[in-house]
Amino acid sequence: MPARKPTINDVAARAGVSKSLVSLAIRGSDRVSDESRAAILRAAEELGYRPNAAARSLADRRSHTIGVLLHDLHNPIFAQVLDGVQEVVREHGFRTMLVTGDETSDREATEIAALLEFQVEGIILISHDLDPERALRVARECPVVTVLRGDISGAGIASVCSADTEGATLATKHLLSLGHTRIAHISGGVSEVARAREVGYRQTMAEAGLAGQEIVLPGDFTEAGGRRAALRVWEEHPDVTALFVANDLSALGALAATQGSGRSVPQDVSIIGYDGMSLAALGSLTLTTMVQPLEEMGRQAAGQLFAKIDSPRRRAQHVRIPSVLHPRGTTATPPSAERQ
Amino acid sequence: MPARKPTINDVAARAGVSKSLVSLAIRGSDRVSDESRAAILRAAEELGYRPNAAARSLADRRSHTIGVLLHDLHNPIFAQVLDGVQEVVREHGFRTMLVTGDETSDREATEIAALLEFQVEGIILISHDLDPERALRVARECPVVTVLRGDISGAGIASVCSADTEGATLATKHLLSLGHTRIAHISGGVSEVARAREVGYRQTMAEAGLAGQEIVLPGDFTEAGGRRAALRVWEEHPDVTALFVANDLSALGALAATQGSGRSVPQDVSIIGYDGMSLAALGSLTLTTMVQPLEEMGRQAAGQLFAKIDSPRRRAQHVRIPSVLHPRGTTATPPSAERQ
DNA sequence: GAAGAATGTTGGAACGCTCCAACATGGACG
DNA sequence: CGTCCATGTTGGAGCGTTCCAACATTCTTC
Repeated sequence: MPARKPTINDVAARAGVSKSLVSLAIRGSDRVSDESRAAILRAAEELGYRPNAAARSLADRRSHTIGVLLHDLHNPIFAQVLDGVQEVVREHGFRTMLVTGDETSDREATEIAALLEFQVEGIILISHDLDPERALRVARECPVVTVLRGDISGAGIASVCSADTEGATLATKHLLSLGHTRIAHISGGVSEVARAREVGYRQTMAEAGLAGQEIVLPGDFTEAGGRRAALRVWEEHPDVTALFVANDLSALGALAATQGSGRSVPQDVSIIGYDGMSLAALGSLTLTTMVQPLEEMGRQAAGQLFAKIDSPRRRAQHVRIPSVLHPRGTTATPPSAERQ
Repeated sequence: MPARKPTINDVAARAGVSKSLVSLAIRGSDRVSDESRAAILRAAEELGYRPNAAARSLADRRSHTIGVLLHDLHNPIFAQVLDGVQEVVREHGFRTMLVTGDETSDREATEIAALLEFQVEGIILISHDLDPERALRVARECPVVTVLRGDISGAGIASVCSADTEGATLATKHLLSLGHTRIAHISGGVSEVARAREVGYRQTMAEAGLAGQEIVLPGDFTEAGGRRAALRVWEEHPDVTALFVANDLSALGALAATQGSGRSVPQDVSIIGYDGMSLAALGSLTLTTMVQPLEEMGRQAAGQLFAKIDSPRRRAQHVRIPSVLHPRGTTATPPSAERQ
């Protein structure tokens, strides 16, 4: 006897009923007599029967699966969003199929293709920067929601993100209200989110009468990028007293570089980040940051997606969630040397 | 016309060939004339055809998919292992299906069941503590390799992990060689890995003539756990000068708590962790730790898995990879107050 | 006690693909 | 000029499920 996996037919034979009844019993239908059900479940148990998801989704024409593309597993904030997503997906009796994108947008395309071939019923794209054209092409094949990607609803795709410009405004105002005026910004590159945060910084500086005194250094949302950019700040603008960094991961890098340059935080330099990453409270210094409700954003995204799945004609919505300032250990009034 | 997804038959009709030929062409067979191939690919393109993975794996009886269970997405070390796994899996032309376990071992069981129903051809379990019985049950249904789980090969399951006891020995010796004698260990709980590391600590202390002076506080591999345990150390054993913490995440928590208690690191207290987590270099203080080659471990695990898939009769192997001491900013000689 | 409803149960037809045996077609070869 | 081989191509069977119409059987109801 070959070690073939038992099928529904094997179970049916052993339980002495038809395969149809087995199918019903396995799925918990109440149209099955207690007697049959018991016999079927016992037979299934004894044979070690396990439904074949491929056959099921083929016959059913439903995969009951949501695809999730996670841009980068290394930034813990994506994991937090995922938690929220999974919670809602499970509530709906669906499962998630997780793939990770990467530096190379080529691989990202491959991974998305894999999701589509699996007939996922919807896709959630969790990524800071995502080619809108690609997103659009995907959206033609199945419902899509983007998270942390900024507003993409113009293209007919639902999206969930934080109110980045407003958040950046609050962050900058926090520094201003502490008395800082020489405030540099380490940006997150050219993604829409990064730009929105930069805009908030620039606008607020201008409104505070500091037009022309903005200092923006290019970063890339990575820890190493934050480190490099901070080094450049201290080289080129040693009189800066505060740093608004585009995200927490970079802010941690900037923090390290700043302390490495002999400055103490927050006595000499204040640093504020953005994201609300759970590890930002590491060390004795906990990072002051703009906290986004990441799990909630994940939940919202999944909610949007199911709404779209249930009524495909639905208009794409863009959900913006405010971020909240969490003043912690890395911001303080500027050193007394600081002059108005 | 319904928006039904095009199938291989639609492509065949449009290209004026049989579905069999389309199947061959799509899979890149060389038994198809250039002419037919061109017509088929054009038709597929025009229709937006996408192969149905469910149908394919049903007909093929192969899913070309490896399942990966990641215990906890929040500890970045798992992401590092995953990188290595994915690299090898892709090389083999397979794809990975990623699911995340959780606190609740119930959900973990559900997720594993989902993988099996998808007919994955092998499973990699990345988790510190994993019910061996469960692993065993899974292993009866498909090839399994565990990573970071300690040696489980006795049960006929391949496993890859670091030489934990030896690593812990090196870590403890590092502290001893700096001159510390009052060294406490914050453990990782009851998992095999945690125990192996604890054993290394205890043995080394004993060998150093410090039998009876071991101090072990229970932790749980989380940051919060490290924090709590460190607080207890300072309360109950204020004269301790060095902490060997069972993993980096906990070590970061312990570091925070230690600094919070008014002690400075490494002047008053040395701290060494274990794992080699990429974020351990945060802040100006970079954590001294035992670095495991996490990506390499992922690669090895995937390699083992494919070996097992290719020849199922293969004996389960246990691969142990040595960890390497990376002395960084959190360890130093004990304060001069320290007496022999 | 016959008609109708409720309750269980069944076989066959899909689902979209791959595999296989079989079939054309057209040279090459003796 | 028939045979053999290489090259393309094809329809049908089968993968393990779900769905559906149809069928038994038992229970109501007048």
